[in-house]
Amino acid sequence: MLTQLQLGNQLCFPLYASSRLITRLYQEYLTPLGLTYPQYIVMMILWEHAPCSIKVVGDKALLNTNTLTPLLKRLEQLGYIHRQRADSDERMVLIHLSEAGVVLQQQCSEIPAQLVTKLGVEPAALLSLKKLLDEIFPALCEHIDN
Amino acid sequence: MLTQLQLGNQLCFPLYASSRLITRLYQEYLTPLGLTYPQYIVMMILWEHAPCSIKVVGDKALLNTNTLTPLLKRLEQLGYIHRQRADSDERMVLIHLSEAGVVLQQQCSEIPAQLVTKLGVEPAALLSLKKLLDEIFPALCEHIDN
DNA sequence: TTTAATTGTATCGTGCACGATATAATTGTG
DNA sequence: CACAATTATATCGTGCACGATACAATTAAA
Repeated sequence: MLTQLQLGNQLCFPLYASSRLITRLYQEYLTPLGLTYPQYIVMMILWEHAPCSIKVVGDKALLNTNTLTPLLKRLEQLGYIHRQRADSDERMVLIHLSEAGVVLQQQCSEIPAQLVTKLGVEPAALLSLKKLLDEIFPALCEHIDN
Repeated sequence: MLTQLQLGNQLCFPLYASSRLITRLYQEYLTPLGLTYPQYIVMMILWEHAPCSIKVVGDKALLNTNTLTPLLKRLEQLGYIHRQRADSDERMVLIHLSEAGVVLQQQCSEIPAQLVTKLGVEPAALLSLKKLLDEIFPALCEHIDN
């Protein structure tokens, strides 16, 4: 038996599985708003930076246009954003928040806290987890060449 | 501005993004073997537990049959496994490793170590990350009702 | 100032994830 | 023994992810 290939000895698996499980937990709060988890991530970026180009959204979310273009079209259909070619540079599509998109931020404001409560893990553990991930994150980002 | 909805203050985003970036890093080593990352996860389970039912694989990988059935069919087409209805209980499909599947384990044996090197993060940091995730994992699992 | 390189977005194809549903085999109960 | 409940797997539909490719708008260079 190759111990280095046992699932229990891998970092990668708990990371992959935790990410999926957290996404599922979020879904419970997001589905009533018509949102998926990646859409929620994108909305968080837009609440902070809209109006901004798809490129900027992609840089923040680490997602390419082959994911973002259809995702943003769905957000537009939901009425949370609208898309508009920039006058200054017609290559760019600027994403604007609609009024519903602004209201949505209020509707989402309690989700993170509710999730922590529901999860029932000490906030301290979650904070150390975030600190560790933030520490490792830059190294991970160095290996992407978008 | 709702600070609780700023991406930088979220735990969920670095978790989601790290998981995807790690997957991408693995892909570099897996593509030459014809594997995707989820297929690699499943192969790790099979190296440890084959022959076993799809149910068992699903329990270990936290994946349902709607993901596993097609994934396992692809692994079979690749020649790494074969599927066989159990005689004792014809509801079950037993997954067996093929010879190529056994050889594959040797071919994958150095990947985890290579990845850590390539990543260039102190192994200690990765170890604490794994410890923390393992700590939080049970709480996450309580919220799934497969 | 043509032309080449770059940039921002879109499209295509494949493979997950996952909710919902279906179905056949087995088990449990009256 | 019937027959309802459970179990294991499969299928369908939608929405990510992401490699590969295409293309039009802009910029740089000869």
